[in-house]
Amino acid sequence: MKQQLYIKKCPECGGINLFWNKDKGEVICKDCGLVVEEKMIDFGQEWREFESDSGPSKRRAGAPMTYTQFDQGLGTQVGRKSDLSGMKKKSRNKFFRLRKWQYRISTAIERNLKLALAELKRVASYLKLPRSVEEEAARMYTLAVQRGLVRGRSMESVVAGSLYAACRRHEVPRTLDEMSEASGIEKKEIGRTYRFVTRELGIKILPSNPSDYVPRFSSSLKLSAETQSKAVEILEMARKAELTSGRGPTGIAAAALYVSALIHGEKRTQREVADVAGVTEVTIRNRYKELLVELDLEEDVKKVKKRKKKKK
DNA sequence: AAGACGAAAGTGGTTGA
DNA sequence: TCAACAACTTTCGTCTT
Repeated sequence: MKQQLYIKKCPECGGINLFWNKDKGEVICKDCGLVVEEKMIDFGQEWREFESDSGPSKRRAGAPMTYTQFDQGLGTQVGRKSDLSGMKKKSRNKFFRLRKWQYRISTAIERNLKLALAELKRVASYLKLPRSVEEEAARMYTLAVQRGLVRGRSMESVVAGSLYAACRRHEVPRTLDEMSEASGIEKKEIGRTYRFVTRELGIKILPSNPSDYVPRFSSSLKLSAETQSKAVEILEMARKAELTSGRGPTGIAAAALYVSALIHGEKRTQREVADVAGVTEVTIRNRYKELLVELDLEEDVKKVKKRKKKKK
C-alpha cells in the first residue's frame, strides 16, 4: 500500500504533526494527542496500471473485489435464454434445472447476506471502524452463513459477533458494551455468538491488549499525548509485573490512564475515567492501587502532590 | 460539597469434578 | 449439571480536599 499523505491540520491545536497509525486506522495528532480521524481513508489507487507505456490511461481492471458486497462484487448467473439456441432438449432441461437450483440457493443466502451486510455497514460506521475491520467482519459473516452457523441465531447478533471479533483481530477493540449499544443486541448474546462463531470458524484471537484502548479513552478525555504515552508505558510495566492477566483489559487501561493523568497534572476524576472506559470507580481504584504498589509510582504521585502544595 | 477510599454483599461467567 | 471461584459491580458509610 502506498504511503499516505495527510495535508490536514489538527482541529484542536492547529498542528500539522499528524500521525497515521495504519493498523489501528486512526490519525493521531502528535502535538495534542487528539484522535483526529478514526476512519481509515485510502486515497490510493484501487486499480492497477497494466499498459504503462500506452499513456496515462487509467483503466480499471474490473471492480475491486470486496466482501462487503453480497456477492463480493463478482456476480455470475447461469446463462440467459439467449444462450440456449442450438441446444438439445436434454441439455436444455438440465440447464433450466441448474438455473432453478441456483435461484433457490442465491435467494436464500444472498438475500440474507444483503440484509446482513447492510446492517454490518451501519454498525461499523456508527462505531467509526476502519474499513479493513469492516471487510474482515464481512468475510467472517459470509463464512458463517455458508456453514449454516446463523441458524438458530438472529442475523444481527452474528453480525455483531463478527464485528467484535474483527475488531479484536485488528487490535482496535471495542467493548461489548459499545458493540451492544451500536447494534441493539444484548451484551450476553454478542459474547455468546462471538465465541461460537470464532470457535466454529477456527479463528484464533489473542486476549486483547489494554494499551489498545488507551488512545480512544485518552481522546475522549481530552488528555495530552504525553499522558497517553505515559499510560502505555505504565501498561507495559504492568504487563511485565504480571498485573494484567486475568483482569478486564478496560479496567487496567482506565487505571493506567488515571494515574498517568494524575502525574501529568491533568487530573480527571475517577468517575470521568470510569465512564469512558465502561467500568466502575471501584475497579479503577483497585487497579490503581495495584499499580501504585507494584510499580513504585507512589513517589511520582507524591511529587505531584507536593508540587501542588508548594504552589499554594 | 465533591471526590476518594474501602468494606460487604450481589451478579454473571468460567472451571473442574 | 452443580458447586466453587475470581473478577467486577452496587451500595453505602467514612475520610479528605
